[in-house]
Amino acid sequence: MNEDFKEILKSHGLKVTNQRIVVLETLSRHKGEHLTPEEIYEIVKKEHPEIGLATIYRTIQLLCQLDLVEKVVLVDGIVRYEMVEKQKGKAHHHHHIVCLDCGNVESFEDDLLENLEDAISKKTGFEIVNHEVKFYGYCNKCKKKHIN
Amino acid sequence: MNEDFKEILKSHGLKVTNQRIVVLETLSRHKGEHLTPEEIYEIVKKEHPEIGLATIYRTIQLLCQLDLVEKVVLVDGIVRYEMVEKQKGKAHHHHHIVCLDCGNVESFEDDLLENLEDAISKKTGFEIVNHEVKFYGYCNKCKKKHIN
DNA sequence: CTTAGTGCAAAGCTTTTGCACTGCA
DNA sequence: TGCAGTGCAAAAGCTTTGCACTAAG
Repeated sequence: MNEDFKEILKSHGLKVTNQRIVVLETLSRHKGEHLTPEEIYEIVKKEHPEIGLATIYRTIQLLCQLDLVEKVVLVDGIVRYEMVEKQKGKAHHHHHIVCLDCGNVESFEDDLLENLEDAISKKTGFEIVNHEVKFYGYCNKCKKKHIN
Repeated sequence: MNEDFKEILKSHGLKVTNQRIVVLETLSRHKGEHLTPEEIYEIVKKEHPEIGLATIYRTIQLLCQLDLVEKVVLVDGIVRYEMVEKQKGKAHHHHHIVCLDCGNVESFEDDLLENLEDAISKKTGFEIVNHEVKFYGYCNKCKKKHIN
């Protein structure tokens, strides 16, 4: 997958730098997690203290444009990023469940809304290209202490 | 509705100030729109130049807590607010369609996902209390110029 | 009167940017 | 070697906060 990444960079006329590999590998090692730029920076810093925060920002933006990483913004307004996991070359559709107490974000797969897009497209005149669904609630751990 | 608002404030032990009324009325006059704090401030300033931006921030937070106003955060990370429109005392469920070109945000009503909550609750163990759906695409105006 | 609420300016965050330097191609 | 990419620090948003002042109850 490292080789794939290098090819993707080259095919876009971009340079293969150690910083880019390190950031992608870091996100890759945290699949399923939703990390803030600061968190990514802290993780990267442990092994590569020379890499600056600005590079983290520039690199995750790049990875988003290359569709390798997805930006996730919840109602709290905090920006997080997660590795896009691809199956047979195509990214699967997934959505998020957010714990309102501890902030834990989990993903689940669902394609139930694909057909909805058509209906809404007709109703509104929008040409719909994507959708995102978020559920908010309390996770197993937190729902016990959340009694009100 | 102005009187209702005063009652709501009083019942929460909050003071009825002119600033709070002005902000709510401003949002009320822009039902269906999704305004940033800055935009709200600019509108308010025209008639009430003495009201400061900090008060706008404090007031919209308050209105959110009182469930009179809803915070909307899109993938662009920009925070917007909209008036909550209530029917028969209960806020109806609505979601957003966002134009990726001009940024226009429209709302549409839909309760199709209510039953989904149960299924996902069982699957994940989360106690789900809310959900939000966003569709991204191109609006009527923009889809014509978006040919690629 | 009392103290919640306000206005202003300063501070705090997160993110972006300018610029000299580095290192990939 | 040439120029994209990087590191650092400064700047640029956006939002919150401290404090003296104002006004609601």
